[in-house]
Amino acid sequence: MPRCRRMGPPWWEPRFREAGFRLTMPRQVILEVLSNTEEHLSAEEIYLLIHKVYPNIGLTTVYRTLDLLVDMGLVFKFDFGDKRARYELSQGPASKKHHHHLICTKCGRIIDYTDFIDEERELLQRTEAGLSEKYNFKVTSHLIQFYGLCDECQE
Amino acid sequence: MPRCRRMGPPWWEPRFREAGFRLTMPRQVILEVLSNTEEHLSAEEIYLLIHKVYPNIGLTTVYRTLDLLVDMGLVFKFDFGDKRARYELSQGPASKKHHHHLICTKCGRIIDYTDFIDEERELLQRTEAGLSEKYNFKVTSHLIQFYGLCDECQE
DNA sequence: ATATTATTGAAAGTGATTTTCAATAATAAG
DNA sequence: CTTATTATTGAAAATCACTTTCAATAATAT
Ligand SMILES: [Mn+2]
Ligand SMILES: [Mn+2]
Ligand SMILES: [Zn+2]
Ligand SMILES: [Zn+2]
Repeated sequence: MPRCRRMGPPWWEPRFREAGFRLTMPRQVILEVLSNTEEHLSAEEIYLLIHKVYPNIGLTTVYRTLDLLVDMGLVFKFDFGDKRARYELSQGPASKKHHHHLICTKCGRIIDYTDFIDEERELLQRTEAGLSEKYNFKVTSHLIQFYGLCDECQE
Repeated sequence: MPRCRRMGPPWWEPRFREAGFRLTMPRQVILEVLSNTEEHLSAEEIYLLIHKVYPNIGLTTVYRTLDLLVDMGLVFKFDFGDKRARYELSQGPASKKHHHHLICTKCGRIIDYTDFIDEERELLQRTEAGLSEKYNFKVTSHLIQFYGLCDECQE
């Protein structure tokens, strides 16, 4: 599965060097999997995907690596209400812009949307400024999710 | 702890009658606890609070009751990133308005804020309408949280 | 009073995630 | 090129919030 369609070194390589972490095979493989999917994979799903090609990489390492990647800011970790955490590259060569999620509460489908992000960003900016002033709370990130029924689940 | 400061029957009583559920002692006690706290309690915290006065109410019942209350719409269930779910009355006699949360990623403090809710509501309305049109996704609820550092945690 | 149904709690089970720890790989030092 | 130092790994065991099971009890209907 981990198909490589670039030629140069991947964008995360310098991040590892700067941080002083070793860019090992399991780490590369996991990043490749995340680069080449549109889905929001769970740790176990990632493990199963890479296990077919690299049967020696353990589930523990997948969990540990994902934690590391989240800490480094390369990956976002989400809770979409099924019991497992789900992961997504925080940036990418293509199409991976800042976006939020629609979550179908019936079938679990996740839809990325980037619409209204601009107006949203403006409101968020004002809100964050106001919160900073009123509560002296320094916002570093936000989470916005919409729950409801997807196209197919409204009978 | 479950102090009662009203005289008439609590607002959730008709909700139980309408739904055909029995308003038993454990359920009343749990609702009282939630009415009289400003915090966002976990199931176990609720259990420990009521256990001092009602040692016969089990943790299982607390979990089950909270599930029921969430299903009935009387209680909101949140994930603030510590591993346990946290609960909050969805409405109340006083001060419990629609609000969102600031989460300090260092100390875990949760701050309710209602500021900017109006402008926010307007944006959400437009966003939901747009999402409905573009993805035919019917929004039923949303989640907005800000993460960052609280007053005391910015050294 | 008796049958029916809802609620409860102790104990056992679940399942995603973590921890432990000894083995191995990568880098630094000599 | 050794050898010491440090980082990374994976199997197995542990954790821990939450769920399930099931027999007992309480509430309501007949
Ligand atoms: Mn996404
Ligand atoms: Mn709140
Ligand atoms: Zn759906
Ligand atoms: Zn803080």
